Amino acid sequence: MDYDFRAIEQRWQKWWADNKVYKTVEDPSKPKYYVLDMFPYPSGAGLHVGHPLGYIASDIYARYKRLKGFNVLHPMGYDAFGLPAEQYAIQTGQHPEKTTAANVARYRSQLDRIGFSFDWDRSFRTCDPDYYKWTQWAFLKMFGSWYDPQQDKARPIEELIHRFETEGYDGVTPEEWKSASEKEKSDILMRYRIAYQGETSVNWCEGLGTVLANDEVKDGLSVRGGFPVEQKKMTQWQLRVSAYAGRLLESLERLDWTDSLKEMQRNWIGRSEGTEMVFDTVCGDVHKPITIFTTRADTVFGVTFMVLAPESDLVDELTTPDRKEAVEAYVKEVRRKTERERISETRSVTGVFSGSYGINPLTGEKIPIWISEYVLAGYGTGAIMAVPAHDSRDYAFAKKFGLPIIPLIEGADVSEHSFDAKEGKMINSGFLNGMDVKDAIEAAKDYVEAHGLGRRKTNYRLRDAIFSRQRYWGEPFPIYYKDGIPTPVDEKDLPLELPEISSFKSQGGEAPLSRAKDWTYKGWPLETSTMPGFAGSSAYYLRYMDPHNDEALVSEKADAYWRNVDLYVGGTEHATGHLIYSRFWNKFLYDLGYVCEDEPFRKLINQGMIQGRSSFVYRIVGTNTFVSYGLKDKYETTEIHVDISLVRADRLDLDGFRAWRPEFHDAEFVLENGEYICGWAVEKMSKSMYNVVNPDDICDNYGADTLRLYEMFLGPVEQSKPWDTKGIDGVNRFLRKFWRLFYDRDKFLVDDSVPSPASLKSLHKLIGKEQEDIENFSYNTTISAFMIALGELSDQKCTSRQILEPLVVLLSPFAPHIAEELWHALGHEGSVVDASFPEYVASYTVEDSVTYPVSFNGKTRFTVDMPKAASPAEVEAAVRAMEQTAKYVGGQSIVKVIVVPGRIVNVVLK
RNA sequence: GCCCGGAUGGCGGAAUUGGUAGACGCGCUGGACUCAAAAUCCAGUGUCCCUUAAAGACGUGCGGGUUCGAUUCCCGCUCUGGGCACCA
Repeated sequence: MDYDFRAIEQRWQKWWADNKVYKTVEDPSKPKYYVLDMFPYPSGAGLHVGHPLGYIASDIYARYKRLKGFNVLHPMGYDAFGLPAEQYAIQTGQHPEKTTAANVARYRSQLDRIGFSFDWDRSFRTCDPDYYKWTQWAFLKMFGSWYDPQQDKARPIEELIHRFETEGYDGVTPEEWKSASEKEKSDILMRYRIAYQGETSVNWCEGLGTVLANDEVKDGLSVRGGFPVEQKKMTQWQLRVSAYAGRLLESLERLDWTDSLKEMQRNWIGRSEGTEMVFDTVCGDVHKPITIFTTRADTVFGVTFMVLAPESDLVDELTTPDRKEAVEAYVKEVRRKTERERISETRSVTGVFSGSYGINPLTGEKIPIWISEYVLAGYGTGAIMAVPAHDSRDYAFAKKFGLPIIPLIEGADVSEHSFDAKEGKMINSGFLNGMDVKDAIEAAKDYVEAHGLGRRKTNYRLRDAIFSRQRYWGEPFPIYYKDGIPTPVDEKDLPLELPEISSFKSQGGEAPLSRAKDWTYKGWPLETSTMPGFAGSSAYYLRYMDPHNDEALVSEKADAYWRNVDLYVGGTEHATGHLIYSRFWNKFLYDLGYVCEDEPFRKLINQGMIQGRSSFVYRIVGTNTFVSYGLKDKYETTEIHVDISLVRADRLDLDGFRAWRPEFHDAEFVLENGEYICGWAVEKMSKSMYNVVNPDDICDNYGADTLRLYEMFLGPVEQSKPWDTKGIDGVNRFLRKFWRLFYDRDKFLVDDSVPSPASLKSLHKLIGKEQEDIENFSYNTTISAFMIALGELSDQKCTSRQILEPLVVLLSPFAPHIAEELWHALGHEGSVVDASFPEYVASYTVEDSVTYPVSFNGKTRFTVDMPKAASPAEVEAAVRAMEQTAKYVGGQSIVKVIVVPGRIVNVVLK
């Protein structure tokens, strides 16, 4: 019997499913371990070979932990709401639910073939009403909460209302509160709610009738449809993520994530410590104090102008009548530009003088106030003091508009560039003169606070998340408008299910839900926008803990057992999206006591991308003749992607190519050595580049175990690498050899013989290595160790059950199908997943060596380790070499030296 | 522009973190088995010098440095992947 992977894989996949081998239940007698993959968006294209990389890595870890005695939670589901399904629906009229279901089914069958140990009983899709009920529930909780800065956590909004009623809060007195109308009260509370409605600047696309994300806009036009997009202030639902900025930053320290990912989040959160300073201003005869934010309070003496953001409310107040026309034209022009245009025109300097002046609080000097788009309304106070000598942006602006530049640091040459570095001695700066910049910053902050000119302030770049989308295929908001006041739907009425609509097309710029029949609640109109993609993925890991619970997102008991995700595996592209929102969402639920851990993902591994290897043919311009790679430089050619299924070892299948597409039907070829050689390049794996490799094909030709092994053998999980089928034979060969350790044709070779010391050594070397490597996610080296052990055991003709049985267990995380087959062949009834990881005995692996004493300065202080087989001459040479080294090192601290003849190999110092 | 990371044979990648560089696999070369092919097995495979071997020299992107000893640590570059991009 040969290694028949097709039969083996089919048999055990069915057996696992029938017996629910991977079903997980809470078991307080065992330690828990939660291994999670970032769940996929089920696109119409299906899985390619790159998708399972992370799933295989996490599956190996989950299986390993199980062998180690942990109760492992390892679920999988689908992130199923989103734009592609809806766009497809608009084009075809097919309901997104239908295409999503089809895509999910396809994904499921592809995943099943790879032999993952997912507990499918816990699976769900984010578009299932049973699930999005809890997304809506969380939103209601956020709507019903505010962020209490004193306790530094979210609290029920009732506590805030109580404060308004009794002692007053944040400038609102009890009297004002009591006399306020319902609408006014609602407006006041909106300023505090965690989920709130507020005006913000968005990419608005009139043609599509929706707000768009930055990546959906290109050159001022919508990517889909090509409609113009403008910056518009709109009232949108938002999540007060910014309230959590400090905590999101701090607890990053405690997470076992890669430094680069933490760094990305740190940059995204963007903490900066500075000072808010008040400048008096004069607009005509009117005085008005305005507040600016700066991190360089030490440079106040060099302020030569001030700048307001065009969107700032201060612009109207500080524009003098004679400048009104120019300012309005400028603001209008800026508003017309998209975010993208502003970014792409990053080097052009624009601005307009407001007509007003500010008063430098330290020098009393009068300085002009300008308006420019380089100041952002959303950060700080939307107004800055400009110090052109020491800020490159202010410098560029000053140069363009001829404003004065005063250097403040000794020796700084500001004739060509600003001097931005925070180093040097202060000059031209009054009481700061002579100080080092770093000291001057602190001194200036102290001075400003002491004289009541401002206060220290920490700002964050992290913005609140815009939470509304004018789309259909997302979670409906559980909000209705009672007399125009946003009011939460009763919790008992959740889920608020997505209504049927007749057409998914946008009409007249209205949100699709506005056309739904009876989209009302208690007779009042319901919110018509839906939630964005990240809503459903923000708490899904909690739901897996208790997926069928009707009473709660997760029961207290299940949450207390599973706590949080121990190992999370996914792509780095979610660094500043999902991974921020999820942490925010979790912290919010933690504040209200719904979950027991304040961080959702303890350890995070970012798997690399598997890129495609594209192949090219070269068509001679103006002909239908194709020239082989080596000869293409002799002609003028066009490079054309060719489907990689038509290419083997860079050689083109000519007949296949002619049959591939009609226009190549009568193609002619210029060959080299009788063959057509294709060119190649490493690119992203995608349909349009004809370089997609489907895991199903690999499973058909080599089997799932080979696929799993190969993807891991390719290199470190974190690293991106091109898919190259060339090496796959190597791991396939390994599995076939592994099989032959157990079977010689039909004869089962395993017996109860006593294992040789050499076999024990081979086995335990492998156990030690595998243990260590898996903990470090170094799977490729584990597989190497396996190949070495296999070679040794075959040479030893090992047939002992005492060796081969543990060997099967060791292989099972990597190649579960063949392991399960052999496990049963060894006479076991249950699954190999219930086996135990073999105990590592280090003494079996010690090398046979002899230790020779060596004297130095008359004392025996050192030893030399030599292989038993070493000849006296070799030992002699080693001892002499060691004495030499001892002299170099001074003899004092050497403990041991390992030497090969004439050469020092290992000096152990103490 | 700013912030991270990487660079090792023909290829993917190892190297106990300062101690025999190139494990393991692929590919290639030669051999065995075979009528033949596939499969399998055995041997060789960093570069240079050399008929060969021994021996030697060189060798981890480039240039310096520290050390008895550097792929590993320090300084200065080059190339490359990724992230951020007017955040005052």
